[in-house]
Amino acid sequence: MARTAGSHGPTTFEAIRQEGLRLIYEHGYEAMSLRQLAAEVGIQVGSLYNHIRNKQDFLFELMRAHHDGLLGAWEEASRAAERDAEDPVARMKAFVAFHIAYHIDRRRDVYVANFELRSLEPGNYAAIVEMRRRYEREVIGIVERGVARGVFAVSDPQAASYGILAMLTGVCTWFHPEGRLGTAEITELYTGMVLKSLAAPG
Amino acid sequence: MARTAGSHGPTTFEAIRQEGLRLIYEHGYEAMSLRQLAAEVGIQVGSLYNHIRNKQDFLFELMRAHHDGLLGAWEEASRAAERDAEDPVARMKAFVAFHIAYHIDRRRDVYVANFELRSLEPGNYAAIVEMRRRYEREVIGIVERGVARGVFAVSDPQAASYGILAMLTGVCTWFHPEGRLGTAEITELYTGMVLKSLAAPG
Amino acid sequence: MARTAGSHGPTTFEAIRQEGLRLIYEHGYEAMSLRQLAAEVGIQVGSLYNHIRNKQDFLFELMRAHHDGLLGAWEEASRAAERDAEDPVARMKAFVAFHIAYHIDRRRDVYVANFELRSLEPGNYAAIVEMRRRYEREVIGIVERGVARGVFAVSDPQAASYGILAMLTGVCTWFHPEGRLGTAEITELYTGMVLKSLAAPG
Amino acid sequence: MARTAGSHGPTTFEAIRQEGLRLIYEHGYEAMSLRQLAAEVGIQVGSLYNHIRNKQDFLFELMRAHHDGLLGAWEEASRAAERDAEDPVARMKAFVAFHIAYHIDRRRDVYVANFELRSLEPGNYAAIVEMRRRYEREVIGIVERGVARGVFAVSDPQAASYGILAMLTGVCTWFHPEGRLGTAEITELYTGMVLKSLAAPG
DNA sequence: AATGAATGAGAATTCATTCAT
DNA sequence: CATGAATGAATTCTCATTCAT
Repeated sequence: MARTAGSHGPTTFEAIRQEGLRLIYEHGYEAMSLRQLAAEVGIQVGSLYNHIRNKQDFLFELMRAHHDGLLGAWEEASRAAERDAEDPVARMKAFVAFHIAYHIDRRRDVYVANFELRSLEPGNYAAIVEMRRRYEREVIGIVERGVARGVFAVSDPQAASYGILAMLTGVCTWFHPEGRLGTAEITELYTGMVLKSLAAPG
Repeated sequence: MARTAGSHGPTTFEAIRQEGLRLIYEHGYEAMSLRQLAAEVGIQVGSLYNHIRNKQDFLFELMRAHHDGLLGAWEEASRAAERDAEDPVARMKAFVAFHIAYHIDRRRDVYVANFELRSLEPGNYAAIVEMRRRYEREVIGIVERGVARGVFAVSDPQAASYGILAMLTGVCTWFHPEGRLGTAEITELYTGMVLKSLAAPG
Repeated sequence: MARTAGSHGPTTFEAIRQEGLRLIYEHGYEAMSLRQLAAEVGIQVGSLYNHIRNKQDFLFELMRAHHDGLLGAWEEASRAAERDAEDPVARMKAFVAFHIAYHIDRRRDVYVANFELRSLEPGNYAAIVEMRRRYEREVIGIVERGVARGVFAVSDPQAASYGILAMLTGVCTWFHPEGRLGTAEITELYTGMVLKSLAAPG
Repeated sequence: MARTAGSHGPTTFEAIRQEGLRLIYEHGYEAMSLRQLAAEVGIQVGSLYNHIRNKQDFLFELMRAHHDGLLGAWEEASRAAERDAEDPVARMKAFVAFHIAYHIDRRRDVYVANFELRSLEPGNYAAIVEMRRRYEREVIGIVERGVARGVFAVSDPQAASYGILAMLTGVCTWFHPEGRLGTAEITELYTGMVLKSLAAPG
């Protein structure tokens, strides 16, 4: 919603960030025009350039910030459960719970960060993909350790991890706050499915 | 001056379809310009309009055709395995194999059909979503029957199905023809994971 | 209205002429596209060129034909009343009646012929303007003779004639077949006004 | 690169208005391209949109402004001659003088406002026609009062008024500043003709 | 004659970006 | 820090016209 006039300071940037996120989420990066964004924020197009370098850089910043936050949050969550470090099942449980909770709360960021990769210029693309890879490595690591210990049984930990991530992240696509299922129910369901899907027989 | 170069006759549309699919896959619908498309096909921009009604309609046709083909192919595949109709495990196996095979062969169509939904105008959007829903209903139906018969155990067949579909469709994102894993390996891995994830204990 | 298919022969041209006239009348020459015209006639654009040389020439032909008909019809009407040749009042009466009748019956032709002059290329423009001038000369001639004989009194026969012509031709703008006034009433009213407006005192 | 040449500030719109008027007058609304207009003004095409909403709206504004000015000017002129309010002959004299003077000075506006009606979209069309009707009502009112008082004698005041207006407005079509007749002569001639054409016998 | 597919130019409009004020 | 006006390139789409079939 537009602010009446002359919004200023750090607030303005935050408004731009939020409206931008929403617009990209709803229409896509290419389809969002800076005029639209400026109008939403309640300033003139030219004024945007006091807060962003340019459109591409704005997108990159959104994505970088998201992945930064994601990696940081997981690091923290994972350190908090340090004593589980050696138990792949416990770690996977923690990961599923973390991933779903974090993603459901930031559905728009997630959508943008995952589906606007192709709108990034090569340099920016590489940087974001690298961050994403680091996050994926976390899951793959858990699966690999599980396999090594004989508690998990999958022929290809990497492909298995991709599948799990797709399943979990997909929640952002269909989750609805007023829907039948809340975060708790979804987490329980998916935790069960993920663990079963990886489980070694016996 | 009339036609001196470029594509010809009914072939032209097929060329447009293929190049269009590729360009949308690579850059996104909004980012693909008809100039680009025409150039790839080797005709003038204006000539495109002898074959498509407009850009939006072109996208819609691509997506409609994809879902049409998908539904038809599954119907056929599912009819071919008629004697499994009563066995949810067998049916799910068949579905996973079908879905992966069909999708891996049409990665670009799939990508476009799934990720350009937001580029559709409301009417077209509704039509495509409805087709997608019909396909999803197939999986949900299998899961529900499995649960009813006690061979599957999940608290919410619909959410479980969404997860499975996300996992399977996600293959399109990372599959590479020259990659480590072929269709057979992926199918085996994911069939196992899916069936285990649904399985009732015991 | 479109004819079903393959309309042919001299009929086709007549259909083009009529639909063209209507479209130009309603939307203007520039605003009428040949695609529209072809669709209205029920043929493809390309086929138009079997009947017209090009768009500009088509307009010119419409206008030339109209003025041709107009001059011919007046010549005939004026010859029919040969014995009035010497009486300016009688001649003007005849002219008003003729002009209104002829124009009301061909409102669209008139509109096009008068208001699309600026759409003509220089050469065509000159030709049409010349035809129009010949027609105007007829009125001016009547007024001049009337002034010479003392039955009319206006300071400038040419300007007076332009005024009379504007008044009479203007009928095409507001006349409606189902309107309050019919051709007879209008003719009577305007004949009276024209003769009074020119009349010498006494 | 930002502004390096061309027009500036609030002056720019006035330049657009004038060049636009001229171009529409000379070539017609449909035939005038915004490229042309921008070139005449000395700015880029895109810059036009800092001053107009779109082409159609620009035309509408021109016409609205004209009719606004016309109605306002007549109101004032008619108020100035208040003591004549009761004398239809004096009022008609005043009207003819006003109409000719105002129109001769604004030939282009008049032409555009009267002959581009068909280029207006329905809503805009209705608005302009309504303004025109208000102006016409003024003349019709004078004629009606004259008839009521027995100084004018015409069978249909409305049709008579349309005729008078066509005659007077037609001046814009043939008037030339360097021509044989000046505003004064034309006004005298047409005032005489109009009053005679309406006059009751005796 | 009619068709359908082509051309190349041009239409209105929108875009990201710049910059003097 | 915001504005308003500018740029120049790009957008989708339409146009009159041509011509092999």
